[in-house]
Amino acid sequence: MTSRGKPSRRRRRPIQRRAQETIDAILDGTVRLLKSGSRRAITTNHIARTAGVSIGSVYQYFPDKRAIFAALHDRHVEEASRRIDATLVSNTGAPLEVLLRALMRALGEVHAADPELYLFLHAELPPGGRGAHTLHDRLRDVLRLALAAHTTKVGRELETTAFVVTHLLDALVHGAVLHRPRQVSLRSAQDEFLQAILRYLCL
Amino acid sequence: MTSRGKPSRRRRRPIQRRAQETIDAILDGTVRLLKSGSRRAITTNHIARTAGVSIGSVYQYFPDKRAIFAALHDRHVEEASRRIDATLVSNTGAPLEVLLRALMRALGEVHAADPELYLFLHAELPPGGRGAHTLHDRLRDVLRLALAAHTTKVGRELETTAFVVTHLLDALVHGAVLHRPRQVSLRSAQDEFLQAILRYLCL
Amino acid sequence: MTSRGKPSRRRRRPIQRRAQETIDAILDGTVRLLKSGSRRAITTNHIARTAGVSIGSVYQYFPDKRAIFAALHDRHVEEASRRIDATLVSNTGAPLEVLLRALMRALGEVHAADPELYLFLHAELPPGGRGAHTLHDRLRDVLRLALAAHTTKVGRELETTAFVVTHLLDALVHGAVLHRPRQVSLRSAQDEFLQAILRYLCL
Amino acid sequence: MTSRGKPSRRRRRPIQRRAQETIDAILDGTVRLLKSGSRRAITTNHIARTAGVSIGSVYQYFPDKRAIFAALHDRHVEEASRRIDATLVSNTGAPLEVLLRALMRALGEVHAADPELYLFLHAELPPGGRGAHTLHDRLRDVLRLALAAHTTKVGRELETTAFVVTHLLDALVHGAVLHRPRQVSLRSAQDEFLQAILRYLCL
DNA sequence: CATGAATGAGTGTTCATTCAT
DNA sequence: AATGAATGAACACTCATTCAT
Repeated sequence: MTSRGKPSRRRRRPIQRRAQETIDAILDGTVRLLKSGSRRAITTNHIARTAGVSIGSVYQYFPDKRAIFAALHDRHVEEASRRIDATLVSNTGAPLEVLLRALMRALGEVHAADPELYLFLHAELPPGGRGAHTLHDRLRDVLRLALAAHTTKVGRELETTAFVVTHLLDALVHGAVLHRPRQVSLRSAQDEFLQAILRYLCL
Repeated sequence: MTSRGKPSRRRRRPIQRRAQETIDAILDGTVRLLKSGSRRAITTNHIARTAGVSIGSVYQYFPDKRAIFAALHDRHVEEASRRIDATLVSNTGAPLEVLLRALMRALGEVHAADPELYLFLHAELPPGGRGAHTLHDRLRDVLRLALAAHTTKVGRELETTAFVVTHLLDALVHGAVLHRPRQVSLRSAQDEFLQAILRYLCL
Repeated sequence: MTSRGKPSRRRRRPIQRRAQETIDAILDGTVRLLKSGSRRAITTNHIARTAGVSIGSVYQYFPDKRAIFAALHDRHVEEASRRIDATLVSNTGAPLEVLLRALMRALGEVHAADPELYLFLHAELPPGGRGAHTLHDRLRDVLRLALAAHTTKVGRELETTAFVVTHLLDALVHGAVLHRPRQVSLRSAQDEFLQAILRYLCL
Repeated sequence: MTSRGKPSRRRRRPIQRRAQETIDAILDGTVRLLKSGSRRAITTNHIARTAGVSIGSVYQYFPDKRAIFAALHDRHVEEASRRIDATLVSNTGAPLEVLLRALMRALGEVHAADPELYLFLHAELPPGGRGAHTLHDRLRDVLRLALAAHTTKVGRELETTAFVVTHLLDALVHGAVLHRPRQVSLRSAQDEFLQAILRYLCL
């Protein structure tokens, strides 16, 4: 019914693009809702209205409510991963300290954009939410690589160190963004936390 | 049972004891429900049934559902505070390292008892939930005191160090309990994390 | 257990008096609650608290909630009846006009004391609430008597006239109290309404 | 009726028609429930079931239970207003007596359709329910006009007379419908009450 | 594909009433 | 008799989800 004449390959793209636009509108609407505070209002119908689409369209693209949050989470994981990779690439050959500082800054930026959003996602998502692990694991992989390159640690010791540093980074990134007293700047909190990591590594 | 022997002083007590028992039953029932996994099942009626009281009794003591979680949170804060104080007292005069290790163990125990419960409470409670801050502040006060006694730091530097160590402790306690890979024991994770703190303090 | 020795007839009165006091406290508390506006708050527990007695005591004297309203209604009917009788007695031999004016004034006073209370009772009470009829019937009896004494009407005509005048009186008493515009005094509204009745009677 | 011929302008209508049908179903269902006696059964779920719609639909159109009653009240006020206006129009130039009789008949019919419904609404609705006043005021406006046209009354006297007649009409319409003894027909009760009004006006 | 009216199981909460003390 | 903690049926209302248009 849509076409007639040539099946028109040209058409497909626009359709998919529209779909992606709708999906993005839904996710962005959800973020907007979340940022606007009112925890109570996060209903599928509100999300639809905020996104400017019909509730039916929401269910066209997401099997249920949780899937929206999962997609949001994935978006976050993807961006963080991209930032981690980019940081790694652009710091090839740099001293470990520089890399670590860059990682902390990069991750900090990702979270600073919307701290409570990710807190919410963390709370809302399934206990076995895969995304979190993925991000954590990726970060550890990167750190293991970096530590192997810059230190003499190997085997079990390398493993342990990578694990600890991953946690330090992760926890302190969140701490710096979410819990720092207002008179402390994000930058200086991160610097101080970085000190802790460097000292742990005896650098 | 009612009479016989000394009519004695007992008598107003029942009124308050009964009430406290009911309140405890509700809180304990809620914890049981939370631990049993099924997030879906956390309804006021389920809580009442699990607690072995009627739904009416729940609302006799809690103005609404959230108040139950808030009370649970308070209970947690109180216990943690007690543990912190007790740890401080029983380590008077001990080296800083010993105190820090003891604190990490104590707080670890408090959280290990029911990790996801406190995760849930954290997610469920009002943004401005006071309890969290209280606990954090208390920990920082204790650490500021300890650092003042064991180091030469003063003023701004003391403040900053106390802040960082507080966060390290807090974040790592949670990390050790919640995110440690299964082949790592709680104890060794804590020891490793403690190393990070000690090195940060250049001890 | 209470007594011992003479069963003491003296005792009974006080006990009954206490009971009557409690009953009055409950009824008065209910009235207070009703006058204080908030329709939502009219629960048995609120009534008990307002009356200064325990909820258990309320149920000692009233089988259920409705019985409280019924008792209130009865109190109202009794007072109104007493006023009607008294008015009749103190106007023996007076012209019909004087009697009617006195009746309107008397009934007006009874309702003016608490207009919305009786509106509430009217709405709340059982469809077949006997009290209303009783009061209405009593008023009609009185009017029939008065009309028989002052006019030449008899039989069916007397009956009809009594019926209409009863309704005029009743409706206008309420109208004067409840719906009169604020710039019209109760007294002048009643006088004007009385005119209507007198003219109907061709007096 | 649905289709065929011009595809034409129909189309947005379904959205509104469906909605209006649902609203009417809810209101009619409520009336049915109310008439069926059992005051206890007037729950939102019962209303929905009786109306043949889901409870969700009820709340799609009414913010809360009271709003249903308010809408019912409005419907009543609207119909009564329409009847008043129509009566006025179709009695232009007629003697005052004829107009008054027609008004009493018209209003009587409106109430006779469902006497206890309007009693219930009156009891249930907010103290400051605007509708009632509106209706009362409208009736008074009409009567003021009619009296000005048929009598020599002006100014304050006209005002007072309009006020009294309005009340007489209103109260007696209700009285005739609700309280007339069963051996008296509605018609004759109204005629008798009309006499009272006419005599008050010295007609 | 989009729409949004409709659905209804399920939720938090109230409140008349009972009963152990 | 008095108390008030406890009860639980019943209620108003929400919101994820479906489906006719």
